[in-house]
Amino acid sequence: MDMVDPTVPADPADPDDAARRLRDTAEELQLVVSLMGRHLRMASAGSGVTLGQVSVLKRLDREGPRTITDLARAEKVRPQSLNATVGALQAGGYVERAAHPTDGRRKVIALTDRGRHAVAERQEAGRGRLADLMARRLAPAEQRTVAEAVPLLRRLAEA
Amino acid sequence: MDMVDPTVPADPADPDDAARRLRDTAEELQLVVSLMGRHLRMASAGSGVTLGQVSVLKRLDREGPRTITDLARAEKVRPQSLNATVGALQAGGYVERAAHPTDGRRKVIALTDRGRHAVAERQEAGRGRLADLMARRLAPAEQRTVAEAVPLLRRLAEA
DNA sequence: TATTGTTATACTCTATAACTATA
DNA sequence: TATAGTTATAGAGTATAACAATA
Repeated sequence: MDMVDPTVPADPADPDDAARRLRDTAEELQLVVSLMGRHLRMASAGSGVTLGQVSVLKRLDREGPRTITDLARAEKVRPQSLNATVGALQAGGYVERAAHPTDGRRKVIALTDRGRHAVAERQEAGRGRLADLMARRLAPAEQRTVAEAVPLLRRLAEA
Repeated sequence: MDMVDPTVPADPADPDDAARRLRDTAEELQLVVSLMGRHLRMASAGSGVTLGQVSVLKRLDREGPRTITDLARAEKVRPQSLNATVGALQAGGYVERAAHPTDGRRKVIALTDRGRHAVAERQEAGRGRLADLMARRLAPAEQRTVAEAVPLLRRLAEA
């Protein structure tokens, strides 16, 4: 099988080792994301807004009103899927659709006062559970490592 | 609104600041996990096995045969949900159910040769896309940060 | 013609509820 | 009674296909 003896420690300077470690990290990262996603979905179930919806609300808060197509591209879903998300948010009174000033095909999605309030409130509450978990289960240095990694993960997720 | 002036830089020693940063990290981590999950699901669609299924296969490979209830607990899903996952894996020929030696209620789920082969193959291939992305979009030091963070994220996901 | 938004429909994953068999 | 597994059913989220309106 041409296996490397696992008792020989990895040489950090060996480019083959580096590539293998990168693949291992990638594989493990995928599984962790999958596991964590199930966790978070369950934890935030029944809170009124799903994570996908929050992601859209925060984006609108950050970037201002956007069209369905823009939002779908940013959120990495199809416009039809995002249309459903926006439909749910609109039904909850968090966003509204308005006509585009110059292009009659487009609709502009914007936060309502209630939507803005929801974003601010969520920011304030910190969505408790995961923050608590980090405080309890990670040492300060580990918390910093995670804090450094998160923007890198976002870069990967948006690529 | 009692807002802190955002132009004043955060004091790393201020415990309130630390708590706020932790909440911000937690909130952002949730959204990134959600976004990344969509990404990965889409990327691995049609590959035959889903991420949740791979997670079970790898666990069986690592820990040996397990019952449905054990697997469900480890994977943070209900036994009924895991039963469906195992059903799909069994239909694909990756696992088999056998009677428990002493407890007639239990069934023991074990990898087939095909299942073991699939795990090894996946290990080998490194599931390309994300590893490529990390290699292209992250500097070596950033790759190390992510590699350090992944086990911490697993700790959070399994808590 | 191409683009934007929408409706209709289906599939995957996970949940709850209810049942059977065994301990 | 309690536990392990299963079946049936429902809901959330996302996909594809098809269509109308507008550029």
